[in-house]
Amino acid sequence: MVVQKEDLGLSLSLSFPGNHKNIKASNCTTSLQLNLMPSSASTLTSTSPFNLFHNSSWPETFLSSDRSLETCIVMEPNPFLKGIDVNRLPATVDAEEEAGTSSPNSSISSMSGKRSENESERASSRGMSDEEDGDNSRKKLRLSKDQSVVLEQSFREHNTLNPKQKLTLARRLGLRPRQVEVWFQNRRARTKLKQTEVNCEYLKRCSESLKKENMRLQKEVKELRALKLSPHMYMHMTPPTTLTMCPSCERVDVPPPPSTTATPSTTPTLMGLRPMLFNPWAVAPLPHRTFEALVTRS
DNA sequence: TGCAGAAGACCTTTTACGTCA
DNA sequence: GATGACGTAAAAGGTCTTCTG
Repeated sequence: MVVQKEDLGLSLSLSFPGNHKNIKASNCTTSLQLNLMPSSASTLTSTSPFNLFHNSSWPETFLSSDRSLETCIVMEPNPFLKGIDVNRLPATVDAEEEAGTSSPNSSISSMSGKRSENESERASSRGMSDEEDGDNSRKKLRLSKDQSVVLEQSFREHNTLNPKQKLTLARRLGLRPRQVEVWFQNRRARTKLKQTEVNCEYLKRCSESLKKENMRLQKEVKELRALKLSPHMYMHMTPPTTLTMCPSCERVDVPPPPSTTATPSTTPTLMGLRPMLFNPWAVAPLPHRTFEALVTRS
């Protein structure tokens, strides 16, 4: 079983100016959050892209039916992992790793004395003194498919790992915790890159739509100005006094065209303008046109 | 209470290796 | 077999947050 790229749930938020570090904790209102869930990939191009703003956040997105994945990891070892292709089986898990910690930050307060130990582990795991390899050259080791599958599953569950989860996963996969950590870092980077590409494409489309809308409105303004400069044209227009106003919404009703059989193409228009859905004299505020409406208009 | 420093987590960028056409 | 493109594991260097004295 191999997880294809198309199967991967992808999601990240694109936040503007602020601090990118705040993304995770963000209830940042300026964040653009899109989901690339496999089954709904087509909806990205569908009518209402702004629905994506309301999509669920990471945890919600990836909390699938196997919400208890981590429990499963601990409780039942996967059969297919028995014959796993371990690139480098860690001889033992470091003592300090065995100690395990809970959450990144809360663990610090409860075990401040372990900092130096953790740091040394971190340093060694960065290859500064990787005695397991013998030499200092970085060995690029491809993860097996099974390992990738498990990592992907775990990533869907949480896109970040606390030390305990990292340890558990590393032990389960026969990898070093540092490798798991790196894999998650790279995975997050890939996800973000992918999402950025999608966002870019989407914003391009928004831009195109807005350009068209802008051009259309400018044309309308031009025509209305021309109309204003030729008062005799008013003679051909329905006087405002004949209009009826809805008492509830205060919108002015536009009388139907003389001929009910007239097709839109034969409907008389003013100076070639397309029929207006609202009366220019109406005092009532224009209906709020959402950005979504603008985008989906064209 | 405010501050400086340490430690850790995470991000972005770069490097280097494995795979494939 | 050599080569270049591509994907990705790993590392480097930076920022930010939290904690401690």
